[in-house]
Amino acid sequence: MVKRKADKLEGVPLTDEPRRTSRRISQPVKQTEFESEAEEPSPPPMKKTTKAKKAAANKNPETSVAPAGKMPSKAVKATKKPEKNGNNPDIPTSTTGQQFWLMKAEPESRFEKGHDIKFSIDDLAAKTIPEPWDGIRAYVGMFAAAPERGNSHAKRRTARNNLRAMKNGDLAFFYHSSCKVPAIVGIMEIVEEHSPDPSAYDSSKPYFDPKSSPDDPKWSIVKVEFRQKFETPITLTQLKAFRAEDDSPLKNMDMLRQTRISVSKVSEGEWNFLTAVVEKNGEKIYGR
DNA sequence: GCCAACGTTGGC
DNA sequence: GCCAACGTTGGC
Repeated sequence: MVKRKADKLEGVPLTDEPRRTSRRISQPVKQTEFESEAEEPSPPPMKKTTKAKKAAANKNPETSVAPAGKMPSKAVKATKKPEKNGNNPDIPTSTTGQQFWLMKAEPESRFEKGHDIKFSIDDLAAKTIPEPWDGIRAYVGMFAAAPERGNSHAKRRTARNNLRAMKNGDLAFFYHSSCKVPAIVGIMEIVEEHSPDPSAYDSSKPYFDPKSSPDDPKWSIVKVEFRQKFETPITLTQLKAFRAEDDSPLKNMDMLRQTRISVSKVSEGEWNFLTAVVEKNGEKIYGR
């Protein structure tokens, strides 16, 4: 499953302090053990009216690297401790602690519960505030679906658990899935670590989950910002061809081994290999 | 539209 | 806690 964009949360006011501005109802927030590090739930979604703004910002989607003003992320890069999370213990994290990820979204229209979940790299590029990566749900989140079943499930690599392992400053490939040319199309940066996913609480939303509530959130979001769109995407076909080569750095790439996971880890070696492919096309890579 | 892979459920 | 059956994903 991929990022679900049916929820328009982008109207949420952007403040540097974690969202606690205008919660509609002062619900007591009981964090689950999984959410204990998370901040309070986001304020309720506010409807977005910035189609025009989006179009304007989108007029140059070929821009290969984010504007200079956006480049210095507020994220701190070098101070993270190594991830001890079990989501992929066989893949070492980099020496700086920075991690790499791959997140899928569907760039072509598809409707769920009457909402178009389409979300492309251009849609992300048009955002002016950090974008909540929401709608990560079951089928890739057994841990959340059945935490009471004990910890035999806890070590599974799930999209949600990967979301929760993300740190500010981590970079992620943006992957277009369920479309004509599935491909890695760009880079985004994690700018806000996980917090409860409010799109689970609203029964009119496609990602409503009756088991999740503000008192007991089951699902998480992170927030991301656009960093780069590749002029030449790396297609799934290429990924598979690379993997087939002898001693390929992509031999164990999560997203190729476990195609159904919507948020997967990318090792440092995989990241370096793939960004080098893009560099060979003459493109600069964000963060280099 | 097909179907392989694998997450999820529920019986035991 | 195991595991078979079911459901979904996602590429083709």
